[in-house]
Amino acid sequence: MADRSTQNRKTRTRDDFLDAATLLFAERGYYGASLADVAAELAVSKQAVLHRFASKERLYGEVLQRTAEHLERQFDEVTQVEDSAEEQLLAFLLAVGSSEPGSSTRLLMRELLDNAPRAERAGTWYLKSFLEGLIERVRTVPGWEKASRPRALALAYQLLGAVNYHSISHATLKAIFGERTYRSLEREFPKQLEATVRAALRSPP
Amino acid sequence: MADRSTQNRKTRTRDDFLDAATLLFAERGYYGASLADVAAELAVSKQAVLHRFASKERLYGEVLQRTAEHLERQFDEVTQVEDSAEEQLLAFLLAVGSSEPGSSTRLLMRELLDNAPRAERAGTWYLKSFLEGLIERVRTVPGWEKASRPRALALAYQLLGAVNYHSISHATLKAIFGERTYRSLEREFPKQLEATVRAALRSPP
DNA sequence: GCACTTGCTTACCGAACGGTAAGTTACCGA
DNA sequence: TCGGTAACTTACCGTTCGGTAAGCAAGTGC
Repeated sequence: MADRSTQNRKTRTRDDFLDAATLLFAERGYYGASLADVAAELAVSKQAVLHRFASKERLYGEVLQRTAEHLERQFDEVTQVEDSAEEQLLAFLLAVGSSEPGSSTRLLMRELLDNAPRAERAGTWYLKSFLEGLIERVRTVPGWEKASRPRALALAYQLLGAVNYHSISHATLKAIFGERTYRSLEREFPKQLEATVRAALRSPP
Repeated sequence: MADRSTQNRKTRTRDDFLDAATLLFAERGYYGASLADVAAELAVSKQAVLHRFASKERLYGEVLQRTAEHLERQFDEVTQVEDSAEEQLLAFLLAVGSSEPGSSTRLLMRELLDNAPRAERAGTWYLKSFLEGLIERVRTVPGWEKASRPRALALAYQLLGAVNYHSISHATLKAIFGERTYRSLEREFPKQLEATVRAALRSPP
């Protein structure tokens, strides 16, 4: 580990760069966040960023990959603690829904939007194994064992949508409904999410 | 109406500009789509766009407003045809889910993401009345009459998320799972959506 | 027939973009 | 102590961005 206590030693770690970039890409998107923005966040020159990551595209790729891995790890943790598949899915969705703003959710949501023009990307493959895990988990819920994989994916995607859509809308919802109503919504949302998830899982095809 | 048959008369209507801009903003986002892109799509100069709409921000505002109105009209149509509130909500969600790519859904989803940095925007207020309508409709479903407005909003938002999240992911899903599985998913999705919506609506708080 | 408006055009502008080139400074292993 | 390398820096570069200025052709009103 690098000696950071020495005076004048102010080198950033690779993760420092990725953290800042993740936040900015999540907030403003690929086009909206510039290399200069990332650099400014770390109080270094723009070329410091280009020194570590050869290009903006590369930086974005690494950010995406790290984020997908984070999400998958989050899923793995939950699936090892909770007992039934229903509880596991619910716990995971609640965890994702309550994660801080400017995080994985926002970034991956953007990737879903932005991916179309720029063909296939690295992060896509990380999402795949994550989604496969979700499908498998759904198909171990009582009643869902004989559901087709596409059908299970449809449900998984709907539940992901239910939680993710909300978690990107904080700012807008607050602007629309005001602080008071917004806070009520935040209180009600997890309760309703639990109801929605359970209701859906208990209505197998 | 302008005479368009006269030779050399090639003026674009205001809607021509808005149509092109809507598509591009939906596809690439506010930052990703340039005025030059919009102009190129219509085979006019970039300044033709600026002539009609004073600035990019203004153009985006009008695009957003028109899109929100379109969505609300779609909702109004459905709520006048179908009978029960449950059927109305289901019909609307299915309609939104099956709308063509590059449309309202994509654009509004982007607005939810991009809105945060740029404070409050015009389109926000159009979304409000739309969401209010949804809340009202949910609270006329049997069992939901006594649900709080935030609770009804939570459900409405989850159902919106379930359908919208999917409808922006076409390209990515196809890339991840391949043409075959993707088509199966597209076939299963509406069925599962109906199941999810009904299950949620029939589990009042 | 002539001013006025509409709907563009070409010609620019400064700022910001991603990226290259060439140092500079600090540390580290031999 | 000396060579190499990691982690930057300053100085540029060409392109694209949103936006301004000025002009011009075609209709419109009087």
